[in-house]
Amino acid sequence: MNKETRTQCTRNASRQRREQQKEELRQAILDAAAELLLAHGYEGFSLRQVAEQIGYTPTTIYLYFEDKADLLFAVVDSAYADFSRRLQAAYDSADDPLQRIRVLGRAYIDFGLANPVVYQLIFVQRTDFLLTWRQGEQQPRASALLILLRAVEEAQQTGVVRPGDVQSLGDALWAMVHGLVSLAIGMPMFDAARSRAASETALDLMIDALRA
Amino acid sequence: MNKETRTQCTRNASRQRREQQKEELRQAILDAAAELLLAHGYEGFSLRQVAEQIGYTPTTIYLYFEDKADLLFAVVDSAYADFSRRLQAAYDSADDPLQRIRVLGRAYIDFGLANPVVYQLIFVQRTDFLLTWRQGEQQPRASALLILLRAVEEAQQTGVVRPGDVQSLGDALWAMVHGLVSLAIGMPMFDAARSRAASETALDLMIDALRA
DNA sequence: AAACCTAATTAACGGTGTTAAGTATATTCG
DNA sequence: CGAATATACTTAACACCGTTAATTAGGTTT
Repeated sequence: MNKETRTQCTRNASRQRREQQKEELRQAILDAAAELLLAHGYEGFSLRQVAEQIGYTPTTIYLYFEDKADLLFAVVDSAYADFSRRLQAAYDSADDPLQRIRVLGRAYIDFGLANPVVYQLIFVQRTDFLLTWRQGEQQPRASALLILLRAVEEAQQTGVVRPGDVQSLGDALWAMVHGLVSLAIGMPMFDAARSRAASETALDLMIDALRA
Repeated sequence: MNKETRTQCTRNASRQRREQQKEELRQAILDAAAELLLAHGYEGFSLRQVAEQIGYTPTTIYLYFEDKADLLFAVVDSAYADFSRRLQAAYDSADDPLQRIRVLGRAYIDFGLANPVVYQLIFVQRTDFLLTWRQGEQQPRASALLILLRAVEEAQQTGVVRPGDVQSLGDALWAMVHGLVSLAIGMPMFDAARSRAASETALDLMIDALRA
């Protein structure tokens, strides 16, 4: 091993180490941001608090994220992937087309109730996130909801669901579950029991109504 | 007419004039606030802009309203009264219990689509306003929604609506219309045509599902 | 050892809601 | 009529916020 290759190696190693440290700080920012977002909600979330939490100046965050929106987008990224995965799992879990719609709706509602802050952020306060996408992603995040449409369409084709404009039927289904989650999350008078009862009733009504 | 009564009169007159001026400025603040709220939305609404609009310092507003929330509450007060009135009118406009529910839902949706900023403020961003009430009001604003419950309950008693927990059925109905308005208002991909189509479909589904 | 690059900082700008202290005007009283 | 007082409004300030430009400190490369 000659001199040149050795210096080459150490150079690579040091660069790698630096990049890893950078990645670690980026992750630390993400973790702190996620924690503070959950703790204080969207309205009470501030970059300065994130900076203080990790022991850096606020401006440092701008070396790792474009701006506040970019950081928030990254924070809810994993949560959104989880949401998408759960919908897919629900879709796969049922064979009966009508039951599949019900399970999908239930999965949607369950996610919203289990992750109120993230749900509110994505589907209420920053709906622009749904149509935004990063480099490396081909589809906007809203495309995860296409699975609802597909379930309705397939159920319609097998004849178990009433005919009609698929988009409108899908929108109605989306409105139903979104409305349920929004009320349950946002309205102080909706406690867990009332939310659960309303969800059950609403899903029953929806499935009954869709039936051909 | 002796001296004392005359001074008494002028005193009262001047006080009345002062109070009227005060009332006028209060109204000017309200008007400016309403205009700016509609123009910039809840997030972009600021007391300093209101102050500049009426040609006063921001602190002056605090002589007429407790704080920002108090001003906003007052701003949407008339809009909420209008909302309440429209629901009542819809209720009164139909005789058939099932049709009454449909008309109520339509009135709810129409109000939301016609007043997106106000709807968003009351039912999304500041849901605490629904449970807050001023002196002189016996009921919180959310009580206007009890008319939905009543319509469901009466339709149920006449046998045209399926049996079941009234509150849950009412909540499901509320969730449906609230979800529709929320999506139509908040989601960029919902244009007027799509919102209208989804509303029609959803109302059809809802009425069908409620039917005994 | 000097030059360079990079990560982080400091300082600042313009904005927000809100409070305390001060001022000027109009009203009341002796 | 002049002095005291009450009222309406302003000024100044505090503590935040997101964001940008200029600057410093430290490690890497030459």
